[in-house]
Amino acid sequence: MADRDLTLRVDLASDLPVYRQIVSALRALLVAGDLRAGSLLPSVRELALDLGVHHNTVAEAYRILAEEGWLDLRRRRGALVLDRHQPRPEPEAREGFRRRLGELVAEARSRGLQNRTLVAELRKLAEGLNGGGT
Amino acid sequence: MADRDLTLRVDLASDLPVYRQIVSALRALLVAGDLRAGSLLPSVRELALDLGVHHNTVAEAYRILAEEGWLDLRRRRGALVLDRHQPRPEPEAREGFRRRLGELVAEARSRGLQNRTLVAELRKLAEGLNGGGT
DNA sequence: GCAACTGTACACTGTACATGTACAATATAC
DNA sequence: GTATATTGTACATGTACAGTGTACAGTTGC
Repeated sequence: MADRDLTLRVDLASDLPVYRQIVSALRALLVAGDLRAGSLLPSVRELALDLGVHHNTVAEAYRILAEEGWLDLRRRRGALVLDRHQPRPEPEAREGFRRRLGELVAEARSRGLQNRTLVAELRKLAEGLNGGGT
Repeated sequence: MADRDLTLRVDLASDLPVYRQIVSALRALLVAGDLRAGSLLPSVRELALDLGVHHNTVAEAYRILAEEGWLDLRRRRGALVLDRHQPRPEPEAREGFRRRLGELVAEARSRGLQNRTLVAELRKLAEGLNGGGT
């Protein structure tokens, strides 16, 4: 049994694989602190049933997060959230982020979103991060 | 022959398919206005040789951008950049952008990038967009 | 020890990516 | 006008990956 109910959604029609969507969504919660160290995630079967996918798909997502140091997986107990030390960033990490950010914005503009909308979202997120420390 | 030399790079080791990397990179140039209407992109074989991939891979990328309305493809003439009308954004576009933006930041933080670094990048991009009109 | 529940391993199927190859269309040279 | 070169396109193929079905292994609680 998990400590809390997660509100995750996956898009089966998306071009991104489901297990990667799960990883992204969970990591966002972990980074934001919505999932604190000591919490237990739902079991692979529980979450799989909730999302409508196979439990091995969820297990793959858990395994990736465990490799990244976010989770500790053990049979019968479940997925425990760890307090993860911040790794040293790679040299190219920043420019890689900048490039992907630019591409994300380009795609959004290509979908018709206005510049001022994007600017508002970017600034709002920046504000939120700024108050979050580190 | 193309009007200009493109500076694109693809990462064959990436988990993202090459044709999608090409789409993202070209779309970023198109949205930014670095590729103006009336320009001719390099031929599929030219660009493929430059990137070290098969010309059909580049063709697939061109085809996607053509479907989005960015390019007009014709045999023997090449890929012509169109002046694309801004489509009406879908209702979920904004929250979809917000979610993906959040996940991108989460992944960056997970890689060790500091909050202030991310804030700086977000604000810099917002500044750039703000001056760009629309 | 038994039972129930956990994550894990592995074979299997469908699908997507990238390619090799051949073809169709068209601008250019003559 | 015709030949030719160069363009984008169509399609079959090899390969790898995503997702699933099924069975197994480990751990907790009785």
